[in-house]
Amino acid sequence: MDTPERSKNSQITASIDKFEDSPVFNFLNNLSPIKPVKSIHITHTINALSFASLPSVFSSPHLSSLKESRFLRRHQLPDPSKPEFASDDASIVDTSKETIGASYELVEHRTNFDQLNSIGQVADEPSFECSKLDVEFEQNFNYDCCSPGSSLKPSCGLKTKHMAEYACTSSALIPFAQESSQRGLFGSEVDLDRVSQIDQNKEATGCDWKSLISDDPDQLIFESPNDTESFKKSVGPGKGLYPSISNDMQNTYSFCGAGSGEKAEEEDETENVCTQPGEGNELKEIAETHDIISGSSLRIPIEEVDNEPVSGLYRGMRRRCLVFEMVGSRQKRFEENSVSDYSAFLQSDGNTPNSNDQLLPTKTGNDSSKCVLPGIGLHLNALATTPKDYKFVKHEALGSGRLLIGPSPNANFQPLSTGQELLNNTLVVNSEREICAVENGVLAEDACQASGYNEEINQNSPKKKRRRLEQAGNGEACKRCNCKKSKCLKLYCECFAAGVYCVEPCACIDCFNKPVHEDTVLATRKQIESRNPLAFAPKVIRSSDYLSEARDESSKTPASARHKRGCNCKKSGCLKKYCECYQGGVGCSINCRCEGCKNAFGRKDGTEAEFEEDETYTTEKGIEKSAIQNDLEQNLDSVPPATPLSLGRQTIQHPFSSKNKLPRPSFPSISSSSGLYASHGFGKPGLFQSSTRFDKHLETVLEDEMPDFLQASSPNSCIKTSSPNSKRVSPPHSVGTSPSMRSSRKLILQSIPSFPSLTPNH
DNA sequence: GAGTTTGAAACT
DNA sequence: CAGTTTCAAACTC
Repeated sequence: MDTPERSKNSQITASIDKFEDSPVFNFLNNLSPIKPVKSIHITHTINALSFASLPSVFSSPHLSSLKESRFLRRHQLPDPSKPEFASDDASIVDTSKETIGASYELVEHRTNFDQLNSIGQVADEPSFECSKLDVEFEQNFNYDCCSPGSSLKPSCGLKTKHMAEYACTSSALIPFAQESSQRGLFGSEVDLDRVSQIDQNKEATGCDWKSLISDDPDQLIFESPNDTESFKKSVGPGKGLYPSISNDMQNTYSFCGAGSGEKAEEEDETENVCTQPGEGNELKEIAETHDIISGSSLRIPIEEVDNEPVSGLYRGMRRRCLVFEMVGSRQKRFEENSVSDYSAFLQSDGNTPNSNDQLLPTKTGNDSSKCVLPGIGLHLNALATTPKDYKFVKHEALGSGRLLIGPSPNANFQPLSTGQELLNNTLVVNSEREICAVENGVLAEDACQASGYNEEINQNSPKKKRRRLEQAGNGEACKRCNCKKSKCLKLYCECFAAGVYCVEPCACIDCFNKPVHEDTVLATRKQIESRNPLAFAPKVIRSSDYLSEARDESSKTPASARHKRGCNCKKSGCLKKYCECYQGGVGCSINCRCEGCKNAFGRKDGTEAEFEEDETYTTEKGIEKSAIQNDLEQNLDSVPPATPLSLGRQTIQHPFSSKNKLPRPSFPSISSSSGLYASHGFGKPGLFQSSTRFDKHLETVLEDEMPDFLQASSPNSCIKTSSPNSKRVSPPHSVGTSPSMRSSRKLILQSIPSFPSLTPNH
């Protein structure tokens, strides 16, 4: 190792010397004396890869984050947005890059870092480089394939496909680069596609490495799909965005238009500038192309770059991180007023490794900063208030993956709408409203309002409300509260419980659950959480055990879901919505203290309640029930179930035997912060039948991953989990601990599959 | 739309 | 932890 490294360093140094004459180089040199260190960094980075000591969970993100953090620190001194910033690192690989727009710089930076070994070295040693580059790619490829546990999931297919492409392109990579340089990298979409493919391949490689490091093949899968999608979108948005897909995608998409235009310009500049003679041109161009691509896809406002974790090693990861970070940045911008915790967190991210973790897709409310509850999950309401932001919000919400990030509170996908946590950051998907918003890529609220909810908005009539709820059940509407005495600051209020602000459609009186009263809301929330950390956690949980069973049995076992605390029904027989279990579409469990349980989704005694027609409920609400079943079926059938709500429904659909029942969680005792999910409205799954895949995915993951003890975990923890980058996100409430970490890991893994499915469609 | 029922949340 | 009260949703008429 040492020997090769040394040689590398010497090579790098030599290349640097070549550029010493360059004014830019001088400038850079003046800025950072560390120049020589760079090589060290690289080496270090490589070594870092070998550090498997870290828990697999954190391994990938964590490592990258650490690396990135270091990396960034050096550069942070200078204004990141400035070219110098990028050039600093870039100088090693390619000074010409400096000419490229600042927006690219980060990307380049990363690229250099990532491909330090490959491209960067190549620059210095072209002949060697090419072969080496190919070799590396192949190796990566191999790794990917060979990666342990390479239980190839659906996504794998995708990945494999790309890899195959890579195989083809890898050899042609250099030539292509040259070609592109001659014509202008982005002269044609075709080229772009090719480039994107290459890029993807590279990313895949990176992912592979990561997987190797982390031993987590799933992650690889997960990433690759994203990358692929993002690339595709960047290249040319084809059809509709994946509704469930993360914000990243959407963001990318939105930026694509401008991005392409910019690309052209930049290309021109690049050509003009990229005059660096010599060996590295080809490589440089490749790298540039790569950068450009990623840049275009990510192409987020430079400001966001600050937050970017810059990861270094693997672009795929980075890209996602970037996207998420973008979200975070936006949130910052938009939500300056939002909870200080999050803000602080986000801001800190830029400098810290955590930045990646910040995936906070959750804080979707950004656009309407006011609308978003800091501690509570995504507040789609906020989004709803600002129609223009819908798209943006939706992205964020989805991203959470953040996922979710969703979404969620202490941490989860801020991970999912869960508690103050990340939850907030995380996919707030859980909240019914959120769910509504996501459906079919159209914000539910939007739909609601558009569909005439406005008419009813100020009407307090319970029926109307009910009607709304029913619609919500269909995914057409969002839930609204009707509080009169609680001021919407108690869990009685569905909105508050879901971690969202009340909106116009609410018929509440003296409502304090509004952005205007953010402080009050937060304070109240904290108070409630202090009493019961799980207060805002999802009420319906699905255990991994159940999940696995479900998979085994045809992957239909929604039954795995159970109400966290169980119901306490005395008269309803758990056949009406008074029963939270029933409402959530899950069977009763040993946790329930209900009497005369007849829950159609599963009785307390373990009797599987099949949807028997004789059920009282059935008789009374046969329609309703059937609707629920249908929903469940749809959810099940439709791709990977991700939404929290959907989960519940799924469960509903196939009531499972009591044996699956979750052990009663001592939720009060559990210290974990409220899960984002809970705050996100996960608690009322039954209402929202339609949810985005992404949501489903997140939810599923959370549930699956969450051990019983974790189930109690706060939403925040969930959020963390959900967001790939969010691993390091420190939950605002600090409740989440190791458990959350675990959950996060699982989320990532499981979430992976969903993405692939999406990608193929395109 | 008004009133009742119900059970979770909150309080003691 | 148990009992009681409060509350708002769910439900009925």
